Amino acid sequence: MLWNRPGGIFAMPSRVVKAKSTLRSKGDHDGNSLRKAFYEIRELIVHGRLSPGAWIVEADLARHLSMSRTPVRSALHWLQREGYVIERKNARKSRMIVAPLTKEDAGELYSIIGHVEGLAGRRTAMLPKAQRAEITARLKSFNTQLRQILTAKDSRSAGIFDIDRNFHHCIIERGAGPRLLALHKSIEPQAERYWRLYASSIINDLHLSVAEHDEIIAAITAGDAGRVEQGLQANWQNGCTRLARVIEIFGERGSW
Amino acid sequence: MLWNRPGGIFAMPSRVVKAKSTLRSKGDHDGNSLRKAFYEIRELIVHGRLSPGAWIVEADLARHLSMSRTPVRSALHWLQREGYVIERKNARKSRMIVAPLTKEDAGELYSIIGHVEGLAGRRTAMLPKAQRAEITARLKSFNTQLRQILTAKDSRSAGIFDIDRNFHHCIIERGAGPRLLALHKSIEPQAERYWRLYASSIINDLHLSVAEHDEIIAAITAGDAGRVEQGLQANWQNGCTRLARVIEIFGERGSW
DNA sequence: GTATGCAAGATTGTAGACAATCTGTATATT
DNA sequence: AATATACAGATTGTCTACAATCTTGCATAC
Repeated sequence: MLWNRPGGIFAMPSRVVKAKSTLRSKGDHDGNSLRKAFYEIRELIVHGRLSPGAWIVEADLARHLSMSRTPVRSALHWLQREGYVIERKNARKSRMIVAPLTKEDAGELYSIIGHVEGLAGRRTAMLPKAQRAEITARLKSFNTQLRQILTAKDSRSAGIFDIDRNFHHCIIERGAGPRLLALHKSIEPQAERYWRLYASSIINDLHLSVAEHDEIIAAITAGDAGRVEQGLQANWQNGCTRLARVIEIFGERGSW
Repeated sequence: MLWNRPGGIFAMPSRVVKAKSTLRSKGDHDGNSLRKAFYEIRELIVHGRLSPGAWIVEADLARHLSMSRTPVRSALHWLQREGYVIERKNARKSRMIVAPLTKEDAGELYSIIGHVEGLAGRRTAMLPKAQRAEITARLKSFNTQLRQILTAKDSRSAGIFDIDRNFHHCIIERGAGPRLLALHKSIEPQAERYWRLYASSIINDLHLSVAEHDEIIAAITAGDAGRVEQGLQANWQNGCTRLARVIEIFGERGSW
């Protein structure tokens, strides 16, 4: 199907939106493979399907995602830049491996995200009262859900991650500008990775986190920026402490 | 599906380093074009050679850097991810433009970097006294240099940026872990971009910044973490205010 | 048995080709 | 002349090829 080559004698109904039936000769060009690759690989990492420390081979991933190496490669560079993947340099070439999970890294990561959220939360606390009320209503709902799981001893913990994430997102989204939001979006999944892979830490101490959430909600209601910031930082700080204990027991992963 | 290769590390049988004389048939493969592209393009942006709002064409940059589009493209994705470049989406395709400079963005950016440095500075303040002394010695030297430029009315302001950057780096490098350091390295040049492109704001109010630096040095000497954090945040916050005035006068760039 | 060196396979980094899409302009139609 | 249409150039997104390099396994020598 020659579109515009010098001898374009092919009278094509010009602007007609091509039906999806168009035969694509190469790949599945939805014009967005890179993004797809990025999110899919990130999910593989966050969910532990790609183990910490595992050695990444571009071609394998490309096959898995049914696309060529090019977008996969770019996606890996993003992931590297954001810390999901690290580079084992060897002179010229680089080997990519899934970033290991270490106690030290967790400490730094949690500290950073605590401050990022704190900064956003500070601004959330300064919103007009009406908006804050709307937010706290949602937050309370999330926290209630967590409590239910808690009392039900519902071992189907899959939902916990999502609920907690929603709780935090709900606060961040309002207070953060585009930059801070982007930053949060790039960091948060890495904290989530620790969560998921050391799930037991969260499950057992969930009630503590829920209580901390209550404090945060109260602070937002009061419109006390400093207290909100403190609350969020504390929530992460404590989460880190709890996590550290579990890492101590089960060992770090992917670092040898 | 085998995701994990048993990653074993074996002592490398000391292999002979190949002579560099190898003939390279294609391009200049130093195995690292991507990095080169990233840093060069970033510098073009930070220094204003690529104007805010300017429309980026991959092929042009590739020609300029004498390499193919592939590494340039990846580099642009990094830059996009970090906010130097933004994407004007149009259905499938995306146009990349150099991120514009706006007062709002500057506000958020400076706020973020202030907090990032504050977090790192907090840890720097908690280092043993001997190390802190070494650091403050250097810091004082930088600040002295700034004062000299100030009194000399030396219009050769080129050095100012570097000296100030060194001042801050000197603090951050010690306190920050690898993650925070990487974050800082990715954000700081963007603040520097505002600096350079609205240079007049800095030059005129340099004495204020220098005074703030003194306070930071004193705080580090005292080992007062909170005060260091405050000082750094204030330095950026005030810088932002000064910058905002200049932007108000000269207008935003690249946003229409 | 251990160390050294070579060869084959695996993997990465870059280039270049091609397809798909967008945009502007010249042309036709009224 | 104003508007719609078609074409050509420009640009992006993806793929494939190929060279450089690294790893691994094996054969050989000590």
